[in-house]
Amino acid sequence: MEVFTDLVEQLRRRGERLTPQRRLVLEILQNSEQHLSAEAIARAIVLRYPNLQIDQATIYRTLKWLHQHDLVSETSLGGNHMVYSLLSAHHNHHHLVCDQCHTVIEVEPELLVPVAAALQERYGFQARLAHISLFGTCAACRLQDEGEV
Amino acid sequence: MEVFTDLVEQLRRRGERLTPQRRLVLEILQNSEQHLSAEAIARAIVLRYPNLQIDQATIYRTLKWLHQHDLVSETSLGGNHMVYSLLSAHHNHHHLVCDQCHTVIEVEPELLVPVAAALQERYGFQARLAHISLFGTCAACRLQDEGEV
DNA sequence: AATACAGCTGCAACTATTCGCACGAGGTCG
DNA sequence: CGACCTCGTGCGAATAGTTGCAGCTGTATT
Ligand SMILES: [Mn+2]
Ligand SMILES: [Mn+2]
Ligand SMILES: [Zn+2]
Ligand SMILES: [Zn+2]
Repeated sequence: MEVFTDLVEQLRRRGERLTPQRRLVLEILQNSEQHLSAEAIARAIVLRYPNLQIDQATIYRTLKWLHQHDLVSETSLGGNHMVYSLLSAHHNHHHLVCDQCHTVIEVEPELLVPVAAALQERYGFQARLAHISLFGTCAACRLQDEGEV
Repeated sequence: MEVFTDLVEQLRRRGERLTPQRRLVLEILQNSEQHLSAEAIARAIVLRYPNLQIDQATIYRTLKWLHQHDLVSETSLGGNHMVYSLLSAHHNHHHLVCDQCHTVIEVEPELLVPVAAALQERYGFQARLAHISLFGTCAACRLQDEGEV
């Protein structure tokens, strides 16, 4: 939890509140190296603190809040649920998701830096382009498609 | 409906079927200049053909199918539903969506061409980057945020 | 025109996520 | 420390979108 002391202080100065529920979600994300779904986070909380309870709506609201404040990424990998992870070095990449075979390719974050810069310059728009997904067709599936035409 | 004769033929050659339901959805999208939600499409169908019926699941499946075949875009504008439109000149742009004030800025499609090219070249990945949204904070909201820190 | 079968469709149940509301609890000020 | 106000939480209901399944239909073949 100590890693976030400064971030938490920053939020507090903005008038944001740090509740036990928010600490809990933050702690679970901190201790995971992977993307987690909201449901996985709920399960992890119950597993670690069997006597605590936290509502699913609160988990979603907390994740949205963390995302809004650039502490957490909210990413679709093509499945029917979002996945969440701390914005840390471990998750410093983007995803190419194949619509057909659902393969996920991780790509270097630098790829979108020029786009972000252009948006900032031309529109003053600060794009949230960390740990996102781009969808399409992977090389293998495209070859297969061509063969069928 | 005639605009799509060749596309439809292409799909048919691939073994895809053109059912009345699919024609219907295509027709509604064709006659709209705007983005439409699945529900709006359903309403438009009922309005035009009051005696016909079409299941919502079929509409969703049809839209996904059209999207898969690059005839239709499926886009989030930050609301709680997706919007759909034909991939035509009228919708030849991307969107910058402000997470805070929900403003949508339309930007030139060329912005993402270099990204698509890089993905194609380095990974053989054919990204589906037509009429998509990028999320973040608009200029006005960012100024306001800075003032509050 | 009849056959055959893969691929659609309708239906109803199901999932992930959101929302309204009444109550509870962080943070601030004195 | 206690009051106050604002914001967060739990709860239950609502929403958008998905899925399994059994029956139907577009399309190719004859
Ligand atoms: Mn990742
Ligand atoms: Mn648009
Ligand atoms: Zn693939
Ligand atoms: Zn804004």
